[in-house]
Amino acid sequence: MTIISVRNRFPTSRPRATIADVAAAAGVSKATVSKFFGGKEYYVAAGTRQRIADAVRELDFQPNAIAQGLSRQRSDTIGVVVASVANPFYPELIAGIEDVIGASEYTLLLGSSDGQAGREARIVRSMMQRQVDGVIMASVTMQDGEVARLAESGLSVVLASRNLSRSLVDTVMVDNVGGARMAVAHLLEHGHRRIAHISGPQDVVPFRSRLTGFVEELRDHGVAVDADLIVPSLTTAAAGAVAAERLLDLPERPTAVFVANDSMALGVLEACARRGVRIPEDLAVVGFDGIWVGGLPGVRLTTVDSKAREVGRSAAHLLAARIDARRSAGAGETSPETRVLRPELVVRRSCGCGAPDAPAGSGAGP
Amino acid sequence: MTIISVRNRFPTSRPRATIADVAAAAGVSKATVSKFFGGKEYYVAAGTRQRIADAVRELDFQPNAIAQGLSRQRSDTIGVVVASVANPFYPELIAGIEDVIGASEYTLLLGSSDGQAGREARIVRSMMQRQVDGVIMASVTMQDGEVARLAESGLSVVLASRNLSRSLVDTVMVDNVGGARMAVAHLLEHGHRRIAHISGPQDVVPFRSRLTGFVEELRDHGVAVDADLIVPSLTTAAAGAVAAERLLDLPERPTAVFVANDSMALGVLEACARRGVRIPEDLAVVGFDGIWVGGLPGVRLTTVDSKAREVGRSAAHLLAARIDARRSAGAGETSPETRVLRPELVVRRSCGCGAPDAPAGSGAGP
DNA sequence: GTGAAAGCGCTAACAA
DNA sequence: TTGTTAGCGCTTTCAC
Repeated sequence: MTIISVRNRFPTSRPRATIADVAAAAGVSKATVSKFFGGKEYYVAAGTRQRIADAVRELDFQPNAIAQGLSRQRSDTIGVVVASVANPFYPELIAGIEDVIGASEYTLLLGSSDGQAGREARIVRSMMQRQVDGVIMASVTMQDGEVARLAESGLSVVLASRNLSRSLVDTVMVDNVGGARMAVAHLLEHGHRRIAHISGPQDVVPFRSRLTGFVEELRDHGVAVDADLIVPSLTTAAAGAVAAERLLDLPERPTAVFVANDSMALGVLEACARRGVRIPEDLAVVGFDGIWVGGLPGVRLTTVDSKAREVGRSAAHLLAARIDARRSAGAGETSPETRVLRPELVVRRSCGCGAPDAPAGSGAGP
Repeated sequence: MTIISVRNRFPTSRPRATIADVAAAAGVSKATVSKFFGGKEYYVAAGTRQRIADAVRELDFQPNAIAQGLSRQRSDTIGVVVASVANPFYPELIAGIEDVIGASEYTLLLGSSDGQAGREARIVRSMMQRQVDGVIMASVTMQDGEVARLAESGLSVVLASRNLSRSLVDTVMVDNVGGARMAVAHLLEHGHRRIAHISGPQDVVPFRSRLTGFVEELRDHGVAVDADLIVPSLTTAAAGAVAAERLLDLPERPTAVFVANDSMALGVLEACARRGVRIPEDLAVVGFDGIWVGGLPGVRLTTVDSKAREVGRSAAHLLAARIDARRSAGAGETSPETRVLRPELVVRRSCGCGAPDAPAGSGAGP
């Protein structure tokens, strides 16, 4: 690390102007200035308004959101908890949230939990202390009870993409069982009978559901479920690769594998590449999530799209509605709502389909 | 979108406990409770401390960070502005920031600017109003002057990965000219002479630098620079694909291309896949950034690693130091510091090297 | 060791 | 239409 260059100096800056400064400069009271900003400009005379506007510009006044928040008992901030921004699934979810929240006056407070219940709790607590108006949890590793307690404490909580075993708080997600069944059904259609499953952490409900779907679909087709072919894994690509090796080392290899998320599936591809196992000839692979990376030319991962962006949007709407309701209707009784979106099978090459070279996904920004 | 399920009801929750409640419950004054939390536990007697601790637990008291902030004149929050979380480059940068900030008491306020100067300004303003203690801008599309004014206004600002044409504020980045030269030099070594460049938006300094490096390296090797082979592009994969088509449509095609960032490079691969242009036989490709996706089995993009994570870490350290300095030393004079990291050429397959199938990158989380 | 009191910057009745 | 007066919940002298 090289240190280069040294140029001009930061000037000693005067403290930020407050509403009192503006009031003084405009020759009015603080209350009037406050009204000026309150949107209700109707209540302040044109002349006054002009003087205030001048003073504001003159002093470069910016209302202190912290003070506003304290006084108004709201922060116009919503918290978003994800497991890891490094997994492309979450950015897509976040983009969805921003689609709807970006237009409003809310700001996002983001926290990465790394999928650890402990960090999750710490993040949420910190958000509560910061008086967020609500929270969207896209990573729930916590116990049902803890989450429920959160909601009961008066915080508006919406779970996005991950649900609890019982429906205790508002939730938006895809039908994980159904999605898994679609994946397995497709593999069965390709003629596979020895189908493995790399499953995610079983303390996370959606991963349990995907496993359930896997098992059910096989059963429904009269295919015996071989326990050796179900290998649990952490959710990272690296872990997925390890799981894949386990499978490849089996005396009787599977001919196809349904992987519980795309990150792990990428790890599987990696492991196969290392071992010279051809996809899909030697091993057909289907993932789950629909991250854009899967659509890249050399990747072409067949997957179940879990509609991250839509889930994000829907969750944001739901949360906004909850916050509004809570504010107007007082702390009335409400029942938690669960929205279940339909996932979609995205057929590409890794399953054995001779998919055309369709365009890849997004990947914006410099 | 289906609506399912309806279960128990949110209980009418009582308002959060305040420090006054705790004080009352413990039979002490608010001041004492405050001291109890102030870390200076030394000043409160063991017995008192115990009673306060009990009351806190009893009431499930959580200090209101907003009120604290107002009183202490700091928010323990730092703002991070990125262009887009969808570009894997930024998550890596953010991870670096979290590496150092996560351990501290700071919380991140995140804003996505979409690479638009207008949104950028709006985001920063909103952050200032929220009294962030400092800001890391990983997306700077703003004019030099605007950024300088920000810094002058008393806000601690650190630019990460993007610099300004003049060094007006603290900055951490890689040597973009040097990085570009490495890429081009490598292509030249492969024997290419007709090398194209897909350049990013030229109002963004690092992209200008990469173009400069491209031109300089060619010149130094006595290779004429063909203006037709330099095509500007937006930074997305889609835009990169379009730029690639332009190149492929040229009467005399280039045999290699240096792409100013990896996202665009992925677009190039996409376009080539569509047109049946083989990489690297028909067209060698080198990108810039080092996003993990480039390491995937079917991708194997040769690129210049711009050390996103390290840049993030360094920027966070620098910012923290600035904030501390500002607080203790008062608003003394300081000179902006620029840290320039050395980029690194990551040789994979797209440049024509028969690179071994090395492991892919991260991609954590479920 | 502990408490009383005066803010931090803004909003929200209620008067005027 | 504008100003007065209390707070919002916490910290911070400065006495006791």
